[in-house]
Amino acid sequence: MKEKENAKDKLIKTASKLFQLQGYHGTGLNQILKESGAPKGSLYYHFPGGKEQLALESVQFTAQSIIKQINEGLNQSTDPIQAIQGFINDLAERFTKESAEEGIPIAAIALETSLSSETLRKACQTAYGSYQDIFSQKLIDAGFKVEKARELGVFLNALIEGSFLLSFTTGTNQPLQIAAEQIPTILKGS
Amino acid sequence: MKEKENAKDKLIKTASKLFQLQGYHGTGLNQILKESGAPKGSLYYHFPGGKEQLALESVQFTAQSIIKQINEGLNQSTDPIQAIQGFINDLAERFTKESAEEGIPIAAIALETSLSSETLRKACQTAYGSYQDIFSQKLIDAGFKVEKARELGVFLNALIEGSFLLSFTTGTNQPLQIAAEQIPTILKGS
DNA sequence: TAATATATAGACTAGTCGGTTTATTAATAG
DNA sequence: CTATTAATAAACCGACTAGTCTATATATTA
Repeated sequence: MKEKENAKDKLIKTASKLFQLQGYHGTGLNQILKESGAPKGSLYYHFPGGKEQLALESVQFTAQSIIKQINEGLNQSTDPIQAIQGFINDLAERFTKESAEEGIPIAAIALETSLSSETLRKACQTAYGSYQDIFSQKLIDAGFKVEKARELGVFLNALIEGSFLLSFTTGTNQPLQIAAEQIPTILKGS
Repeated sequence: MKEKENAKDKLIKTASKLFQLQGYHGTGLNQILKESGAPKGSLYYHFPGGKEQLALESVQFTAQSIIKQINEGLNQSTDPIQAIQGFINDLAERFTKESAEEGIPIAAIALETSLSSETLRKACQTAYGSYQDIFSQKLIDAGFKVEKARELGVFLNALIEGSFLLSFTTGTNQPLQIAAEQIPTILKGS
């Protein structure tokens, strides 16, 4: 039952990885083509919209993967404090400068293209919204007020993205660890 | 007393703005040249290291400006909670999608170049460290334990960067507002 | 087998990239 | 007034960019 990877999927996977590591403009189509093994003709057959369409589908692909990871992480505990803290600690553990085969999921694309491509901006916005909803729902289920839970969803999303950015820039997972540490304070105080 | 702007300063200012808005790879030298009015010969006279050197000095220039802003913001109140909350609220107020003549100070460069240019990575790391130190010092002055203050400095830096990223992506200042709102909870609980 | 989508293959183009080079102008010193 | 340095000006370069094009396989279906 060998998973016969088709060219389209390979392109999306390769592009997702490279966009995360090098950003949108820092990643050329030639590099994506070379690493995925697909020829240029295939790219424009599957993605007639060119680089932007490829980036759009890459963002959506990445978002789905992250959504799954958050869901799995938060299901580790019914207590939202423990669940969220554990999730961020998992991120911290998985993070090491050396094994940095992944960048920050979609932040680079969001930063680079928000002003130049409304399509990509919206895709990133949607992705972030999805992350926030998962956190919010976990808090609502635990008895938090809906409005408060929504705010905390945004807050947690921001905190994680920022901690990731700092970890990425400094090459240590300390910022993520510190973020995890503060979770009980934040959620208990609310 | 007209400030006669020399070509070097104009280049740094223009480059800083464009790198923030479009990222490192998304900003070409030609655009920087055109918007600053300087010719190409001048660029390589003042920055023999080329684009990377220009980006390095732009990051340092931007960092100095941000450091000043944080210092001024935090001096608005002796109470660290009020001071920091006020600072973030100021950021939120200043932020509007329309008047988005500025991007996120150095985040785009940090994300795009951390893996490809150790020079730029370190410059961003240094900048972030400076921000954190200001927050930490404010907390230490107010009686926080040194170790705790340091952690909170990193935490606040991460929170602000992440909130900025979300505000930038969504086009509203709501994420920054939410961050400001949570400051008392975070600092009182520590 | 013939006809028809589906997908691959890669040469090719026009334009832009960062960077180099040479020439010229402006400012300053002797 | 001349010699020297500081700075500007822009033509030019090879490499690379995203994207187009035509040709060729490879399935699928009749």
